[in-house]
Amino acid sequence: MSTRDKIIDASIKNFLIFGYDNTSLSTIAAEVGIKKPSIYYHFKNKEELFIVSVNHIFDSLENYVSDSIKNVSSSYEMLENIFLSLIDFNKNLSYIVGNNHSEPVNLYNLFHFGKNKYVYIRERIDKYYNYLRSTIMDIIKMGQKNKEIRKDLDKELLTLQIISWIEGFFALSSIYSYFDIYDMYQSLYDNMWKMITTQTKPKKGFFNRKANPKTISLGTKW
Amino acid sequence: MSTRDKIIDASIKNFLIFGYDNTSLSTIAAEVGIKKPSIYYHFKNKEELFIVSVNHIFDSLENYVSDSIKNVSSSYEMLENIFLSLIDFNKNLSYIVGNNHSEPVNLYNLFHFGKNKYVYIRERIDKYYNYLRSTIMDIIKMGQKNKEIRKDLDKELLTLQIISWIEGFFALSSIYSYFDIYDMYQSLYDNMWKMITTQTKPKKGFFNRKANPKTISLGTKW
DNA sequence: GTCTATACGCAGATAGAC
DNA sequence: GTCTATCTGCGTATAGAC
Repeated sequence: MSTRDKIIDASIKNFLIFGYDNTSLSTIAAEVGIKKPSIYYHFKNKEELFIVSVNHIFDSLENYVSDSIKNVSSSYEMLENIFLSLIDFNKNLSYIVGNNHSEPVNLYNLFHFGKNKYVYIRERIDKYYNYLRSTIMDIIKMGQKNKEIRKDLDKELLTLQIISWIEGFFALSSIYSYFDIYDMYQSLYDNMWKMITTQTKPKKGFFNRKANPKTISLGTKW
Repeated sequence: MSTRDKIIDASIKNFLIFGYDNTSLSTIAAEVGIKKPSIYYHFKNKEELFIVSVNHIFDSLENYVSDSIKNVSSSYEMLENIFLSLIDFNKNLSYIVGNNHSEPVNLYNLFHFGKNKYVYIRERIDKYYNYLRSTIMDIIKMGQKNKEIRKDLDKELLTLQIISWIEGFFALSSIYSYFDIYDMYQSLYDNMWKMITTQTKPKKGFFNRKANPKTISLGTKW
């Protein structure tokens, strides 16, 4: 692993734990095992380091989602797998930052900060949600065609709603002590499916879960 | 308006715009029209100022919600009014921070930061969500009794889901450029109601909206 | 209650040796 | 590529006069 990559890894970890402002280059350098000025050989400044870090997170996030729906075909399973892939991703981040999966990591805050500070990150965020939106919309279209999903719900709106819901689960889970998405995701998904499906009982598919979150790296570029 | 109150107002504004770390006491003092050391006469330190500010926001938030359901009776209207009261609240904050309602303010980030830093704020957040949860649960119970709301959805779970959804709408709206909760709230609510109701067409109630967000103060304690 | 003056620390960043 | 030494700026906070 190159020094550059080590710096990026340590940066991601620190940005996630402390946020941009409370992350200091001295700490990152110490974790990598170098001195602060050496960082400046690899990166122009803190801002560049931040942008590179956030970009890596997004690349990895998109990989998680697209991998999750490769080997399933029903809309029920695809939506569930997307949901699960996001949970896995967050669990992995929790593991990386060392909070033992106890609660989702503060991804949203980092994105929001980045969005307001750098146009490039705003665009990267939009690209990610555009991807998620078109992916989920295709699943819904398919589900409506197969009569798995209710046709009286507008597909554009339903897509945005599903994305919002999932974001909301993570958000609430990270601020409200009595709500734990890791405990409840199965009932949350079942309940959601009940609302959007035409079937009285969904046909429960059997599919492979990713085995052990701890062993999964953050993405191809890592 | 006392100097102390002016300081609190300016603090809330700055914390919302810049976050805790990037808010400087010099700026707050300048906006109030005093010098930095004078702040220390009214507050022990920056932390105390932060806690007081966040607490004011929560008191105000709870007032908005509880006021919104005072004069309506159906579960359809009550849920809609809660949703609308949160939108109004966020619009008012947007107005205060001066972004012209263009997007929701960064409330969630501030809460998350505060929660991790101070036990007191964690408890205050939990108290708020406990209040919201019990309020919405009562509405759902009533709706299920009146046959307005589906009985095959678990009321505990549905309550947490509705809260998550609303949080998610605000979250997504503040990071994804193509999603605007202020534009879409009516369709979002209609679609949500379609999913949780037993009726094919909801009886649309007529109720008073708060007239002009710009004229509403942030709460009784302000 | 509010001020001027100031202490102190730590951040990001650069110069230049090796 | 990495280091030591150092610059510069801004933050919170305090002392003490008025």
